[in-house]
Amino acid sequence: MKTDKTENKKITPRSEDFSQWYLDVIQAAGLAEHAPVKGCMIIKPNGYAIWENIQANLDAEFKKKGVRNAYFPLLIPEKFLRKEAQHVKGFAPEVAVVTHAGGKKLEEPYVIRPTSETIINDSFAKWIQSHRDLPLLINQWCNVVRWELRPRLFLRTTEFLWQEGHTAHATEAEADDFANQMLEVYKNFVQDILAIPVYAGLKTESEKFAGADKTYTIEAMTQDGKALQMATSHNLGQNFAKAFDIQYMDENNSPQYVWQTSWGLSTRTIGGMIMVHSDDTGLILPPRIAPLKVIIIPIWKNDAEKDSVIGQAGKLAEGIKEANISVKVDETDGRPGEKYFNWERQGVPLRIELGPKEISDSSAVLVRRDTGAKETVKTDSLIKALAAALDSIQSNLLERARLYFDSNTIDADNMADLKKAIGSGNFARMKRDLLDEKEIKEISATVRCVLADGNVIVAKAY
RNA sequence: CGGGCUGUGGUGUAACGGUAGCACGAGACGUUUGGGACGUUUUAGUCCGAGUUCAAAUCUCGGCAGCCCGACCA
Repeated sequence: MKTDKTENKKITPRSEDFSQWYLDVIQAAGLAEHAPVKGCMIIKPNGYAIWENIQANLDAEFKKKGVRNAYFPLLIPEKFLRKEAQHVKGFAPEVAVVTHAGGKKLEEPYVIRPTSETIINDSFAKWIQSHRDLPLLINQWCNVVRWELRPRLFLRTTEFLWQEGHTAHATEAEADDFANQMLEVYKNFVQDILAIPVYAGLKTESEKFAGADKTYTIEAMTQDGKALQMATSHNLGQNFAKAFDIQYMDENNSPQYVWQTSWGLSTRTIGGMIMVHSDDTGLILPPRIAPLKVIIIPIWKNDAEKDSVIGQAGKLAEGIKEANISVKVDETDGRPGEKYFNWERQGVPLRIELGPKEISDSSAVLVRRDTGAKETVKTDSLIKALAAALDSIQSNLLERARLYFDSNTIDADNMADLKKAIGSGNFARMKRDLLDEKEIKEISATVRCVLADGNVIVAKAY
């Protein structure tokens, strides 16, 4: 299909210009492009398919926790936002407001949701009456709009797709535990499926979500040594419960405010995945998230060969599909080299080369996207070999990322060491009480999170 | 939001204030096909709006958008 063919432009090497490399990879892989609206992107089929896989994986995990999906409106009465003081303060500068509709000025303006705590909690106040209604566990998949000043494709777009979970619990301990459980879901997903190692920790007071008591975060490291927040989970305490009057009758028939959490993961994770795994050839996708895991390239010299090779390739593909591995045969007329090039930059984890040589030999050539390694396998053990190779690619990507992650986290004992680490594109790990916040700001770094052992991670961030 | 740079076919580029040209891509036909094929041919462009000028892709102003730095960014 024509749409499989992506832009032909050369990809700028990472060493030359990391930002340009990132943009080139996205373009070459056909993931997204700029929309005619400032800071907004068009997610193309190749990019959206990744998001669909993210959704499918996470949604299943949410459901295991008893979370149910719902949908709330895009527009939120502006006054809702004002109900929680910290919340409105945090979001006011970046909300878009609808002031006119139906040809006239609105009495009551609406904001386009930057997040949905307010409108969801307005409903929670009605839905929750009794301790029997708790816990209430709701998630929604939606878009949000934040008027960001410096957008970057996937990493920070004006409109982005995400899921936001919102829960209400009877006790503080239960809410905090749930917030931690969801962080664990994110952490496992990001590590096991996206093959990205992360630090999990607590945001500092100044970095936490506006309206939360505590914000838990997972932080990844991109190939240029910057931090990227992959997901957050908030313990909201009773801040919204009090602002929206969400009370229930407990077993003793006495009214109590609920304790709440919210948690989210966005299309930004796609940007993170690109920046962690891809190389100068283009996109690299971990097999578990890759929409297309295997591409078969048939090779022929004449029409007779073409028919036979494509026929054989089709049969192989059938068998692979039956094993539940997504696969496609590139039957287009181009030359093999052109096809290799084209599929490599789209990040397909595994390529099968199939020509007359292999057919006469009942074999196929497997080529890995991550290492470029080639292997000839017999057709009758192909499925097994594919599954093994995909597993191996998945674990190799995680291992490779973890090696980079660990070797670029430097323990610092003082601000001079910390500054040196940050300056050379590393993460710095240091005792919290040794930090000089002012100096950190001067070098444009931020405290990414406080680890369980009390150390903090400092880095430059996207 | 401040500072810098930029905006020409789908992409990348060229054109002194004076005929918008080239390459890649895309389409057609043919020859090809084990790492980015080749020939013939067709196709398509000055971001938007004002201004200066006999004449604007080019100069000026405004807008919109992009990239980089900063501030900001749960």
